[in-house]
Amino acid sequence: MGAHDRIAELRRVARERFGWSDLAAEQTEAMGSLLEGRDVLVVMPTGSGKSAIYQVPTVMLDGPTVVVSPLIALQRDQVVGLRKSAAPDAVAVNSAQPRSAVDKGWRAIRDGDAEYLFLSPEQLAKDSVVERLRELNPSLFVVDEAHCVSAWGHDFRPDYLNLGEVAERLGRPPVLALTATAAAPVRSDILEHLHMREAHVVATGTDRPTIHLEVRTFTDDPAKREAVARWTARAGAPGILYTATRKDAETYAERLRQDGVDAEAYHAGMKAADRRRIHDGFMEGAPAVVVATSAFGMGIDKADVRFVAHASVPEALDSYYQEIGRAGRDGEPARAVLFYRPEDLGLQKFLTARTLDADALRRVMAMLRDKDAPQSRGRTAELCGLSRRKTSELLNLLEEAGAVSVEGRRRAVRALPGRTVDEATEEAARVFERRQRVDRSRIEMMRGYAETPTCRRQYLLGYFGEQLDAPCGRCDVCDREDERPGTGAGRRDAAPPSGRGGPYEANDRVSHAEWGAGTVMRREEDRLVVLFEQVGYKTLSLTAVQEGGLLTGA
DNA sequence: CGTTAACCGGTTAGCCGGTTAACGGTGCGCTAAT
Repeated sequence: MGAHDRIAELRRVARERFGWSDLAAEQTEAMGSLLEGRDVLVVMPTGSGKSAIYQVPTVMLDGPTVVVSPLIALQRDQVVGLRKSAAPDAVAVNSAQPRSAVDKGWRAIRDGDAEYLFLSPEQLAKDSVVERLRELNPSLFVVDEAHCVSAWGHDFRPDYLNLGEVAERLGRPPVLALTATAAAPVRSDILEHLHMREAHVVATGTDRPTIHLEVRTFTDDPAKREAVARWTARAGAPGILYTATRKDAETYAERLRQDGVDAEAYHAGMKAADRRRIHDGFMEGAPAVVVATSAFGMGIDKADVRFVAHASVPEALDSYYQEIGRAGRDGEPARAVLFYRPEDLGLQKFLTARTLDADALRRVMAMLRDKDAPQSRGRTAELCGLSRRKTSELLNLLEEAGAVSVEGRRRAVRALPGRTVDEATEEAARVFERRQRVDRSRIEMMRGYAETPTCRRQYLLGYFGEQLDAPCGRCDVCDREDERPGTGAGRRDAAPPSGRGGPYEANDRVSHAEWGAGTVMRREEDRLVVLFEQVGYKTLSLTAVQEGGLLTGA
């Protein structure tokens, strides 16, 4: 079948089975690559039809599609959505369902009564699940919300990092990774850990032009709290107020209720039933305002959210953009306001700080060196007296350090020859430290956004590797420029500071004597933001770079 | 990293200033008690 016929066929299936009268060029491009057997990474805003990219080709391929989804609630919604349509049925396999429902789901997939199987990464960490799946010859391996690989895989949910191995054990069907936003380090994490090969990257612009960006800066904590409460009470609902702690979510919600706002708190410490009630209620319009920690987010596809405010900075622009991206999906104007106090970054430093248990790392490595035969992950945990999760985390580090390999159909772990236990643990510790440095630099980029004297949208998009050639005119910095007679328009018409023609441009590869190799992310009039592989994001003075010869082309 | 509540010593107040310890986010899957 030629490319033209294939697209016609995709359109026909989309229309007849899903009721979609049209497909965007990016969608058919990604679908076409999958049908050719290629891996595809899709970066497209929520609401632009990412799910369609695997749903339609599945109908044209033999064998079920495996979809890795991070939350059980999300799996449930997706299954319900597919059951309502004329498309093939879907099932989910997870711990929230009774055993009988799980068995029924497996049967439906085996008999071809269902074509989509939704699972968490933790399910795929079980040999029995992978074996069962392998016998069904899946035709696609999809990782939804793929930024979770990078955001959660390294510590919180280590099974995310083993999905690449899982895909191989399943006979290596084409891998599709889907996410709404992914900065450069997140993309490379996804490509690396999902073992994607020569992946076709389909990315539409991440900009959401109708969201107005604003930062309000405070030095005094009580003053900031008062301002947050007052602003939120007067802002046009529906809206979301994000807080850094559960306690803050509760206290702000209580304060807003006293001020007559229909507000509810939401965080992971609440009962599941309450969380669901508030989640569903917000979708329907009551409560009008949810005051939440980062637990509130994925799966909220509500069109008319008018504001997303942050009572405190999150740990990176990645999360910030995910969170404000929940505003204004109907295309109508919406606001993103960050209430910023530099001291609040301290909490984020604490929350992202990890300590490496060097002793446990050494024990794992020494044990593997002692064994002739590869060991399963479970057995490794047992022999070293560690939890399965911690063992996974340490093995992931050792694997990235090239000290262990994973092999065989059971994917057992084996120490690679040629290195002493000391050398291996030191290398793994270096991998760990590099990640810590990059995480800290991401916090600094968050600070940079809050403190930038230039257009916020240019800064934000630059972080995601996109150039906006002129100031946006829809952020607080641009608003202030406009208020100064004679400067506003002139500034915007001026030559773009990040434009072509200078010595350094976005995506240029450079090298620094101390920090090593990196990529230019963004150029301002007098500053350069470079993402270094070993130390993360650094902002350099362009003058110093040029006069001091700090960078060389790489 | 920064905030807060609890504590302590000094003198002998129903207190003040200083030190210290505790706390802070995201979900899966499983088990045990009801």
